[in-house]
Amino acid sequence: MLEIVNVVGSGSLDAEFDLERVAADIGSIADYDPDKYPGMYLRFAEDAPLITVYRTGKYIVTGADSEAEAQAIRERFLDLLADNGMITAPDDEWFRIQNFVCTAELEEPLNLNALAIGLGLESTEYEPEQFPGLIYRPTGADSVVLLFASGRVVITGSPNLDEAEETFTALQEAVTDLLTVD
DNA sequence: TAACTAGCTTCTTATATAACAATGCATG
DNA sequence: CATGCATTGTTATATAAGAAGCTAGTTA
Repeated sequence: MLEIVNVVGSGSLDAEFDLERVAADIGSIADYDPDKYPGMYLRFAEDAPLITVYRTGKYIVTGADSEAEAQAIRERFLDLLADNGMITAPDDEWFRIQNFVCTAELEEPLNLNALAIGLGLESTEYEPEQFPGLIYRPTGADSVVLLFASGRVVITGSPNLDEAEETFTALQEAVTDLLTVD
């Protein structure tokens, strides 16, 4: 079973922003420091997802734990802009989820050295002195998997939930096969 | 020398290691 | 009161994606 821990989405508004002015108008929920980074950060509450807004009208939502939450934050953001007269047509834009980050549990300890060979050295990277997880890039998938000795797994880079689920299912089967072989 | 490309910055999130800093508590 | 050990806390390491803007390097 997958648990979504982070959702990243991006959209584009048909408008140019003077971020200095926008940040001043919006107030304390906005954080803009162009010397540090060209984007303006916007967070509705302390633990709420982060919206990064750019001069060009493009924006990113990060830190949501479901697609619905990302969409809800996006709508709240558009309402805020509309209420302040910063945009006129809140609907003529696209918004798409770009990355789902999920965690899952294989429910048994993993021998990462054996798994690096079993899954294929050409599609895995395992350097425990650099990072304790094994990095697995299944061929033909956008998703990248991080496997840990505890049996916990992180699946990231998935453009949709179906792919994340398929990646995990395929991984479960591959791991099961490898365990029954030896 | 200009134009282009590639790589880095910022942020989010789980995962797990080591290395370090800072503090708590006990013993001499 | 000082020293030693333990615990807690922070940072680094790595992964993906979006974005703008800067720098460094290559090429014509």
